[in-house]
Amino acid sequence: MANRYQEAFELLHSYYGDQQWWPADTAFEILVGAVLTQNTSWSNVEKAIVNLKEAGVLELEQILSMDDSVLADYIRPSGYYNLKAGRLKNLLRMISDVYEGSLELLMEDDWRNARENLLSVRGVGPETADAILLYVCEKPVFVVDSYTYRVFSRHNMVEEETDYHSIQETFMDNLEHDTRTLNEYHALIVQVVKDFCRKSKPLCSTCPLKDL
DNA sequence: CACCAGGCAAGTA
DNA sequence: TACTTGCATGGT
Repeated sequence: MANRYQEAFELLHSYYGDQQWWPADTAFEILVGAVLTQNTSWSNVEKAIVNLKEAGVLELEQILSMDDSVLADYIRPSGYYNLKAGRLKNLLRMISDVYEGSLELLMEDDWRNARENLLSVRGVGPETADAILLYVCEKPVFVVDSYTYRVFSRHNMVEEETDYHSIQETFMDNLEHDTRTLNEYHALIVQVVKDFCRKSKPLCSTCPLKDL
């Protein structure tokens, strides 16, 4: 095995098998979910998405033309609903203005350019932008989240004092830039944290990464 | 009851 | 620049 970052991937993949995220039916649903899941459990996000689906408004034009207060009401279960109603519309407005409202055009754009456009949206930070690039646009980008830090700082594989970009660089420097693998890796990290590395469950004698 | 969840931006000094 | 605070629902 070439390095510990690849080794961790193999351990997780052997343990869990393929995940192949994101859990959603359409690209637009992934996009919406990426905003709604900010600091929020996925189960709450699902309820919000179901609300939008059942109302038949899970579409760019529909959401953009909706009052913030109406949108907030649909997405209430995902928490921070007033904040996220604004953030979601900011994102969709950018896609409307810059990409003619077309996710296809967003996907076809050079990903570095798309990343800049995503980060220019108020309410879209590095994790949300990278999640969209990886899971909507299928670009080879490693998504860092608080779980990544929690797991890999325990194994001394990222610095205690660090930032998003440094963690991302560490992984990108040590992994193949392959979309399928990076998709899988992020999904596996989320899964292993849920099972073995919750804050309330500090140590992990049965964790698949115990010998890493 | 307290704590946590697949962040981000604004405010403070 | 470095640290703190607000945003909020639903599950454990």
